[in-house]
Formats: sequence, structure tokens, C-alpha cells
Amino acid sequence: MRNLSKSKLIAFRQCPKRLWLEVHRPELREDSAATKASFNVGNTVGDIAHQVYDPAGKGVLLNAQRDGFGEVFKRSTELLNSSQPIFEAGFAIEGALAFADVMLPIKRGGKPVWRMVEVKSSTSVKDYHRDDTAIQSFIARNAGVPLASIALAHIDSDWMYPGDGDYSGLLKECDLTEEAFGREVEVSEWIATAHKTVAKKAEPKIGTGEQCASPFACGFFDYCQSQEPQAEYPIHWLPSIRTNSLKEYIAEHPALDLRDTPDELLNELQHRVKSHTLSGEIYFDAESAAEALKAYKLPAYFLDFETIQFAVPIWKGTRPYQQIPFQFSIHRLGRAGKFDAKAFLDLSGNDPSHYFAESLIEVCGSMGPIYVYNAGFEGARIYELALRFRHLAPDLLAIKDRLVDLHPITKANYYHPSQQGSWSIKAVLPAVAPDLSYEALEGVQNGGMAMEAYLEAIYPNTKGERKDEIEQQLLAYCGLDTFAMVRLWQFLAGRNDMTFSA
DNA sequence: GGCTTTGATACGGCTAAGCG
DNA sequence: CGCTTAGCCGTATCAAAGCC
Repeated sequence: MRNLSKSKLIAFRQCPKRLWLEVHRPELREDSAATKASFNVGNTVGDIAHQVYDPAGKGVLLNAQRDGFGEVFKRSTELLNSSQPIFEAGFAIEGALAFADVMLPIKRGGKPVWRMVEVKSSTSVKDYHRDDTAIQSFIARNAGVPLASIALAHIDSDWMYPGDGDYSGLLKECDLTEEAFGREVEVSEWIATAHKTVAKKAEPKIGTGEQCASPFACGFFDYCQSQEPQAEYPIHWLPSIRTNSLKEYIAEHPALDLRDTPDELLNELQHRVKSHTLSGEIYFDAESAAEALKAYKLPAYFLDFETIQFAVPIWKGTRPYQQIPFQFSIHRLGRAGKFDAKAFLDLSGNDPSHYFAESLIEVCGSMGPIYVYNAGFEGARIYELALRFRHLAPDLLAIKDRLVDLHPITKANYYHPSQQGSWSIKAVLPAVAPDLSYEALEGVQNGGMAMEAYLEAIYPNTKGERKDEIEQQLLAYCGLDTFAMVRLWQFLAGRNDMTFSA
């Protein structure tokens, strides 16, 4: 019998087939974006755990990848008789093994007892964390570790970085001892059934479903999907599919095709998606779209932000996962039809917020609508800047008041079959302006890639030449996003008489 | 009058989709 | 990961209608 790692047991909890594939066909797994190489700027949550739990630096960090499992188990057993913090200590029992992020000794007369802390970069305790700690404590205790308590440490998103490398308070602990210790029978059953699953000759027959994405994206999804008949018109193209009465119907009729959905269960928007997808015809209420935009005159502005966030803040006065704007692109359309594009991009590696706010105020003028796509995003960023920089607040809030959201107007009045139930700008643009293409862009083609590119640019070892290249790619991407809005506005407002290029 | 039923409306919790 | 918004749905609330 092989030893199943805690992560494999967690995979089993998500889907037995996933565990089977992990063990027997790992080559079928596709790496998610998160596991690919990325540029670590600042500290990881693990670094902070070292600082917080071992400020004196007396702890020992074990490394199973480098030294092998056997060696780490042996060293862990030895260290548990001493009294210094241990990081990545390993424990094995018959059939299962686990590594603990942090082990802290509590002195009680002779030999120490131990406090285990699992460190997570999420901002709250999730159900799968509870499973995680239950498995962890089961394995450790059955391996003979005198465990006094087990806690989960997660990020406190209300905490603000005071600067100077002081990260005390970033992590928030939640004690799960009672719960974890109370689930030992349950955990032993998971381990037993996981082994039964692994021992099977053939892979379990489980269809794709919600478990493929939640709580973690499964790398075998494409493989599993390839084993299933492909619906010509997948049901998931319908918007809000899991929130209305369709939910139960779909559960009772797996592998449902869009063609076979009962009309009486569809809301207006779902019905529109169904009929226009099947007919292949565009839906466009030009009159209503023009009506919605009628009130807004020229000059008009078109605005798009790019932001970055850090689980562990690197800039003083910012919070974990706070979205910090480092780039904007703005296009101005004057009364005479004159077109003007400007951009802001700070790749210095310093907090770009203040320059960003000042530059934004400078380029927005004092009047005219400012079109954005999904205004909640830009609006929230502007509001946050106003809170941080009180002297700029009046100007920033005046800009926020001028935002006009093209997203709801598009959603209410336009649908092209190629959108597949999505009204994101990237789904709408190819239909409205097929001559513009994100795929033709070098390097940066979406918001996630913009964040990666930003991190690479501010990474200390990145060379100047590469930084210049990234700068050009970011400018091109953000500019296209903004110009896409110009074209969309033109289309919705019925102003195809105007011509200009990006 | 006093009771229940029904239908309209308001509110809060929850999820999904959009942005990064 | 966070935030915002919209939509759905259950519950609460209340008035009108129906009934004895």
C-alpha cells in the first residue's frame, strides 16, 4: 500500500476520479496558470510565517524535495524531542503522510508538546481548510506526535502594512483543535476509501460537473471532458444558469443541450441567448441603445485601469489583496470629432497610487461622460484613491460621478451568437469590431497577463531591455481595451459616421 | 367582527459574472 | 484573491378578498 499525501487526500475529497488520475495518469494533468513560473516580488505568506512564528530565527526548516521523504520524517521525529520551532515537519502513518507548515513547542516539564499551525493565503477559513486540518491532525497524532492544538492562520484583509518590514498582524489565527480532533473517525474513513479508489484497475466513472472547478480548478478537466460527448450548444452558455429554477432541471437532466431546455423555465435574457444562439442571428435593439446614450454629449472620455495586488503588501499604507492601480488609458473624443489618446504607466516599483490619482485628474478634464466597462471596478478604485489622498478627494469623486457604464447598455441591447452567453468586453468586441483583436497583441492579452507583466517589470532582476518591451506591451493592451470601448460606444450610439483608428 | 387565504411588495442572503 | 452589481429565491409583511 502506498502512502497518500494530504494533498492527494484533499484531491480525493474533491473528486475520486481526480485522485485516481493523479496516481495512475499524472501525465494527463495540465498545469494551471498558478503553478507556472511567476515573479515573486516581496515576501510570500510562508516568509511571513517564519517571521511571525520564529522571530528569533531559531527554528529549523525541513525540505522533503531536497532531502527526500525518509530523511525528513527521521529529522522530524528527532526535532520533536527538542524545543525549537519546525517548519515543514513531515509525519507518516500506514497509508498516509503529511507536512506541517509550522510546529511550535510548548514547554510542559520534560518533553515538549506541540502546537501545529497551517498557514493559508486565503482571507477566511474555508470548509476545505477544515478538512485539511482534520487530515493533518489525524496523521500527526497517529504518527505519535504529542499535539496540544491545531490552528489555521489566514490573512487578515483589514490589516494595513505600516512599512519597514513589520508584518505582525498580517496573519490571523483560528483555533480548530476541537473540530479537527473530533473528526478522526471521518478522516480514517476518507483514507480507507481513497485507498480503495486508487486500487481500482480502471478509472472511476464520474462525469464533469461543479466539482471540476470548486474549490480548486482540476488539471484533468480537459481530459475528462474529452471523454464525454460534446454538446453542440452547451447548456452553460445560458447566463445565471445555477441561480434560477433551471438548476434543478439541469441536475435531473445531465448532458442537456441548449436546444432541449424548456422555454418556460428561462428568463428573458436566457431566452434571448437560446433563440439567437440557435438561429445564429444577432440581437440588436439599436433604438433602445441609442436612447440609453442620448443624454451624454461630447466631449466624451473612455477609460480603462490595470491594477496589481499582493497577498503580502509591499507598499506602506496598503492592505492585503488591495487592488492598486498602476496603469490607465484614456481616449478623448472632442466636439469636433477630434480624437486624442493618453496613458499613464508606472513601472518604477514604487507605490503608483498617488501619481496615478494626480495624472488621472489631469487628463479627465472637468466635464463630459467618462465611459468605462463595468463601472463598479474603476469606480471603486477611484473611491479608494479618494480615501487615501484626502486632498485629491473632491477631484477624484467628481470623476467618479461622471462614469457611464457601457456594460449594462450592451447587455440589455445586444447579443451576438459568438458571445456564448458572456457580455465581457472580450466576448463582445470580436462581434462589434472584428478588425480589432486581442489575439494579435504581443505578450499581454488580458488583465491577468497585465498583472504578470507588471510583476516581471518591477522584479529587481529584470533587465532594462525586457522592461521596455513589457512597457510597450502593456501600453498596447490597455490602449486596445480602451479603444474597444470607443468602437462599442460608436456602435451602440449609432455613430458609425465617425471614423478614427486606434 | 374575526379568521384565513392570496397576492403584491420589501428585504436579506446567496451566487454568478464582470473587472483587475 | 477583492469588490460591485444584478438576479434569484425564501421569508416577512401587509392589505385586500373571501368566508363563516
